[in-house]
Parts: sequence; structure tokens; C-alpha cells
Amino acid sequence: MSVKIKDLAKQLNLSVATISKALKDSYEISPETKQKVLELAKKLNYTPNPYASSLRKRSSKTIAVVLPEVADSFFSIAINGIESVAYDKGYHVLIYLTHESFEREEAILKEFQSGRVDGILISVSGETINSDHIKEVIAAGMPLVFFDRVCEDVETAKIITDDFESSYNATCHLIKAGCKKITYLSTSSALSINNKRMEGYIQALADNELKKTSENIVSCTSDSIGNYKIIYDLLKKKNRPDGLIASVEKLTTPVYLVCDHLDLSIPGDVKVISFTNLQAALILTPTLTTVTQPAFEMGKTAATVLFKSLEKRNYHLNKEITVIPSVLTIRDSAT
Amino acid sequence: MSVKIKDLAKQLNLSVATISKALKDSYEISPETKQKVLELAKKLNYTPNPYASSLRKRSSKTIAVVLPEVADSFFSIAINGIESVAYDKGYHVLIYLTHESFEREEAILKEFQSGRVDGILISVSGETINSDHIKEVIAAGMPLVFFDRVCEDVETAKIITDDFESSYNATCHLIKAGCKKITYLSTSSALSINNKRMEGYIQALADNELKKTSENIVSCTSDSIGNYKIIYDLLKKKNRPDGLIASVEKLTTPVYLVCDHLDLSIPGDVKVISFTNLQAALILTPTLTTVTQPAFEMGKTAATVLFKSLEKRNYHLNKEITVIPSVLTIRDSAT
DNA sequence: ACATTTTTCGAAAACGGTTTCGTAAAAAAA
DNA sequence: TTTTTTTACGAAACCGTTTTCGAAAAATGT
Repeated sequence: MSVKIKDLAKQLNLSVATISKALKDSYEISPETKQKVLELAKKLNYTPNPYASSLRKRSSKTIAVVLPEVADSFFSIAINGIESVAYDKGYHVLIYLTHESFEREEAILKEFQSGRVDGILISVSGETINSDHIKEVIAAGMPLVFFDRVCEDVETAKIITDDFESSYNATCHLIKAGCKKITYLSTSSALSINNKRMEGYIQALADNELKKTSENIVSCTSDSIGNYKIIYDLLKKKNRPDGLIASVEKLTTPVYLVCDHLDLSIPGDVKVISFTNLQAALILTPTLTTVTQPAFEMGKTAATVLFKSLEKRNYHLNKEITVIPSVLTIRDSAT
Repeated sequence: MSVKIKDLAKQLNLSVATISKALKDSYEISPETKQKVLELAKKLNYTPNPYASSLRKRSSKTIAVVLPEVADSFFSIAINGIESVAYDKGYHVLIYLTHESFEREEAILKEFQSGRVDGILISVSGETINSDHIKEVIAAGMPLVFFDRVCEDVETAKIITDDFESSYNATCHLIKAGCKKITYLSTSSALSINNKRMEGYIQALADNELKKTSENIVSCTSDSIGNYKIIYDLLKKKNRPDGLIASVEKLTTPVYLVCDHLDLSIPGDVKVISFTNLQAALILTPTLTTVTQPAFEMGKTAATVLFKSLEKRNYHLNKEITVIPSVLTIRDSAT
């Protein structure tokens, strides 16, 4: 089959030990033999068996990225950031999708006890209330860093964006633009990001002396048809809101659709701000005011932090939280 | 560190061989010992070392997915399809991005000679003219299936969409809607999908007795600012086209932007059809007529075909080409 | 009762590298 | 010249499983 160290050894009348050391440029090997080995290796197209070396070295040079889904453009972009630094570091990246299922997330995390990966990058599912499965894998000595969707009760590195502030600012912007009744369209209530954003929204209402009733916060699901209906019902009420904060990207489409179907003008009747990374925000009518997360940057620094802990033996992933600010881009939908 | 077979063996006074067999439910082991082993394994939270077993079994239970990028929503969705079947089959998926670079694609493919993966799913980069690196890995016995962006001169399974027909139909639709001067906005000329789409477009012109000049086909790049400029110049000309086919998703935004900036009405002045999977097509103004590829399905069947060849020893990935039709959704931008 | 088959298990050799440790020869120091 | 050090390499153990093969014990047949 493929050529192995033993084959090289035989052809050069050297031992496998010597070949192995020569290939890693060990000081124990003379320059001449090193060159001979390298030459033959290239000639025979030798590629080391990663499983053999991972087994012996007890390190796999691969990390796991576990995500809810790649539907959201945030995660798509984040993957690019992660992969770019992984490739530079010579690491391989395994991808796992939880599909927002807690059981699946548990099963995936448990598999990591096997040593398949050296470290984990994770953005938790919307169902993840309990974090025992994560604590467990960390306790087993596995470096893990959260990005975007974190578990607040787990002490490890986290790369997040300023959810509270950006939501606060977005809400303030709506208020300054004249909104009196702003509704927050929420997603999974288990999600850290959702709660932070919600708190920012609430704080902004409070700071501007706007009353907040329970009706001000509307829970959406992951079912797109259901979301359409929820938003439709919301905007059909006589005392409908005059401002909307769509806390996740997937809520943008139903909001615009419903406004169109109900003949509501954006921003005339309702002003809209959405958390999204969609480039299409530029070409919507009206153009969409967005809070865009630094997806690429977040993926990149999450990976960077993880690799730092992988490379330094005694470097510990403490509770260091890296906050990379989102940017609020004001466009026509909220003016 | 983690618990190994040897530990189980010691505790139960059995040999490692027996444990190993018991764990895989071998007929050689009595039901009683099997149960004892299973119980202890669960109790001690035993997870087999994948590298040891991959080394011994010479199979890794992992596949590689190599993509140009995850920016395009097509690939995002395709990944979901791939992962869903991989997970069901108990396979792991490694992801590699070429960033549209041929050298990087070569380097990645070469790495696969090592046996790190059992099979490969690939959508080639826009720079890939030569396919030797792919033929090489196939010749080494590695199952490989193309999806979406294929190399036509490589004989293996391919999962594609009906690029020619869908482009033909899209073009005919523009013609029936009254367009006389339709421009095809092309992407990498090395790409199979681009060429098929271009041919479909050309054929449609021919069948409808529309003349095709070289100006009818405009090459775009991967630089978004550059693309804006190209399209801007195109639509500013006095004899500008009255119909546009955007052959890839990323061209949608600049087209809409330019029309807005030049005060051109869609579909009044220019009618537009775009190849895209963006859900936002629904909420653009005007709503966008799209050719949407069955991204999830394509990823899913690509993976399914690959797994079939992995599971059946003598099943060969021949030149079987699976075509999954795109769907042309007519909306306001082209009526 | 003995011969034969079946059941159930263990010893040991893989898989393909890495790493420790020992050692002969060459070079340097004495 | 002798002693010490350095250089350059090899033997063998090891990583944790899987798998082949042999063999005792139990079951079955005659």
C-alpha cells in the first residue's frame, strides 16, 4: 500500500529510529543522512500515518468545532476564521452539528473523552440548560473554549461579543428615532446571548423611562413558519409595536414579509433592527439597520486562544473572557 | 489518564482480547462475560481510543469535506446535509477550505495519502484547471466524490445539479419576459458549473434567435468591490443590457446596489435572475427570481454515495453522475 | 467409556510511528 | 598516548486496539 518508515529504512540500510528522527530534523542525525532520508521520502512520496503518530504521541493535532448548525451566516463565517488559523498551525478541524439538540450535544461531547481531539471550540445548542457534559469533558483535562453562545457557569475561556451593549445601543437608537413601543423578538431563552441582548434591551427601556410589559418580549422558535405566524399576530394587533429588535438573523425575513403582507411601512409604521451578518442587509428595502457580530474575528481568536493553551503546557484556560464588539450599522429601517 | 481496555481486563481478571471481543459483541464470548464487560465499561466510562483502533483496522471512520469556502450559503447548507448522514453512519467529518486556491487544494489532497480519512467529498476551487492531484489520490485507492463543482476529466461519482438546463430555462424566462440584450455575469471560467451555466445561456439565446456578442458575457471575480465596479460600468453604458443572469450568489448584492445607485428599475429597466440559496430573496425589492440549488439534498446524497462505496468492498465509484434538479422560482425581479 | 465437536477464552503478533537508552566510532581534551 | 566527550546511530519498548491462532473446558455423539 502506501510507503512507510520501514520501507525507507530498508532502502537506505538504516533503522526505523534513524529515519523517524531524520524526518523530524533531530540533532542526533548527521546532515548527510538527513538529506538522504528527506530525498528518498520525497521521491517515494512518503506521508506519515497520522494515527500511528497520534497514538504514540498522545496528541492528535486536531480540534473539534461543535455548532448548532451552519445555517446562520454567523457560523459560516466563523468557520472560516477558525479554519484559517487551524491550517496555519497545522491542525485539522472536525466539525459536529448539534442541530440545537441537547442530547446530541451530550453524545458528541462524551465522544471527546476518547482523545480524538486535542481541544474543543463550542457554541452551545439552544436547548442546553445543564452544562454537566461540558464540565465533565473539561474536568477530564480537555481544553475547551466557548464562542458566541457560552455557558456562564462554566469556567473557561470565552469569546463573545458585547451583546448587552449592542442591544442596549440598538434599543436606544430606536427610542431616539421616536419609538414608544418596542418589542424584542427573542430566541431560545436558554441562550446566554439571548438573555444578554434581552437585558440590554430592558435596561435601555428603563433608562429612557419606557414601561416594559411582558408583552414587550415575544418568544420565537426555530420553526420558520411558526415565527411568521407569531410576528404576524404581533403586528396585526391594534396596539402593535412601533419598533422591533430581531435578536437573531433568521427573524429578519419573517419581519419584512409580515410588514409587506400587512402593508406596514418600515420605518414609517415599524422600525426594525436586526442582529445579522447577512450582506443582503444592504439591498433590502428599506436597507436594514443591523448589529453585525465580528464573526470571522471571533472564530479566529477563539481558535487562537485554544491553540495557545494547546502549545503551552502550563497555560490554563481561565475565566478570561474576550469581548469583541459588534457594530451597529444604521440604515433606513430604523430612522 | 482515561480508562483503557487493559484496565477493564485487570478488574475483571480477563484478557484484553476478551474485553475487546466482548465490546464488539463477538460470538466467541459468552453472554455472561459480555454483560460483565459492558457493565464495567459503562461504569468506568470507557471510550475506545480511536487512534489505536484506526491504526489497527486501517480505517478511520472519518471523511474529509473540502470546500472553497463557507461564505456561500450553498456550502453552508450542503454541510448540514453531509453531516446529517455522516453522524447517522457513525462517521466523523474533517473540513478543509481551499479559499479558492489551487496550491492549497493540492496540499490538502496530498495530505490525504496518509490515510487520515477513508473518503473525500470535494467541490473544487475556482483555480483548479489541472486535476492531477485529484487523480493521484483516487489512483491511490481513495474513494472520492465530487459535488457541485466537479472536474469533468476525472472519472468518479459526481453529484451535480442541472446547470445547463436551469440556466437555459432562466434565460428563456428572461427572453419571454421581453429581454433583448441579456448579459451573463460569469464567475471563474475554470469552473464546470460556470461553463455549464454559460452554455445553457448561450443555447437559449441561439434557440431564440438572439445574437450573442462577446460583450454579452462579463467576467466577475471574487473581489466584491471589483465586481461592483464591473457591474456598474456595465449598466452605465448606453446600450446596457435589459436582462442579467447572476451565475453565483455573491453577485446578487452588487447588482441590486448598482441598480439602486444608477436609478435603474428592476424589472422595468433590467430584469434579474440569480443563482442563490439565500432566503432573503423573498424580501428583496423587488423579490428576486432565483435558481436555487438543492444544497441539502446534494450534500446528503454525495455523502450517501460515498458511504456506499466505503461500506461495500467491491462497490466502485464509477462515472455515475447524479443530477438533482435546481428549481427556478419566478418572482418580481424578472417579470 | 471414549472420540469429537463446540464454546469460551488468552497469548501474542500486528498496525506504524516515537522515544528512551545504550553503544561504537570519531573527535576533542588531557 | 590515554581519557573523555561528542556524534551518529540502532534495539527495543511503547501507544491501545484488533485479530489470528491455539488450547482448555464443556457439550455432544457413539
